[in-house]
Amino acid sequence: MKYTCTKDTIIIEDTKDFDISHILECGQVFTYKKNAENDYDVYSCDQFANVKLLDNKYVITCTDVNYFVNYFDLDTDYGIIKKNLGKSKYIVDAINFGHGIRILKQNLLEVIIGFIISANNNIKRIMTTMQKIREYGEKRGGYYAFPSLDVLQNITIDEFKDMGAGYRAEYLYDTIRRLKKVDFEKTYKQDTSALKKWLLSLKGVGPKVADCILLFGYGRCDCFPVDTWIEKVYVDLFHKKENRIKMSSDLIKYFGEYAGYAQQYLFFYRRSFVK
DNA sequence: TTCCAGGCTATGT
DNA sequence: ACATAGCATGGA
Repeated sequence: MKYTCTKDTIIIEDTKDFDISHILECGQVFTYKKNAENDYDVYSCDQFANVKLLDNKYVITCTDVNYFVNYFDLDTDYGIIKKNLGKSKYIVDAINFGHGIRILKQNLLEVIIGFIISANNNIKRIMTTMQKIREYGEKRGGYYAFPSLDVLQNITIDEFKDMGAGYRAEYLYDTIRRLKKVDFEKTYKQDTSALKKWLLSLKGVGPKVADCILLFGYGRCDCFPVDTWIEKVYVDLFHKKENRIKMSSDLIKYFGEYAGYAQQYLFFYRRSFVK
């Protein structure tokens, strides 16, 4: 994808494969704020970006240009991915609907915390809880950096509950202590199945949340999280119901190496049907 | 009031 | 290995 950078801005002129509302509202990320149509603030780790559409160009004003070139995955060609996936009317419709989706290179810790909170929850409250957790982090001018594990470790179960985490509060409390014991750098080197096994051993992480962490936190694009919306997609495609593990493996077989991208287009598309 | 939200844990078979 | 109750919380 073509883009140009200055010291603190990235300009994207070709917006065929970049639409900020698609990117942020397709369910992969809970750490942003909508200011207006096509005007969003994005928080990741200790970084901040404002993304705004001006004269049909996206202007990303940010704390670190290199960080956000990587974060928005600007060097990946989504034309190739879309072409590879577009083998039936259903997915082609989904891709056309969410043509501007990109899978973000998110901060792993935020993904783990965010998706533990996401279980049997709604996106609005997940985002509110994540923002409240962020406020335990270091203040950087107008925003907060996401708190480190050492800071997260000082948050009590009751405090997590007060932030709206509900019964997931103790999962967070427990998992934060487990995460203190691992070297994140080493986990990146593990293959997907070993990584999944470890993720499933964390409190509050089941098959679906593990797949989300693999896809959004580790960039393992051959994973296919199955939630309530993807269940509906599966029924649309295969005219039957199975358990979520089976649905996930069927969908990976169906879509192949770029299954994770398909998952995002399909989730965003299917969720738009009802309101 | 009941159902649902990007499900998971614990328990029972 | 598979099925299901119970779980916090707020909005529809």
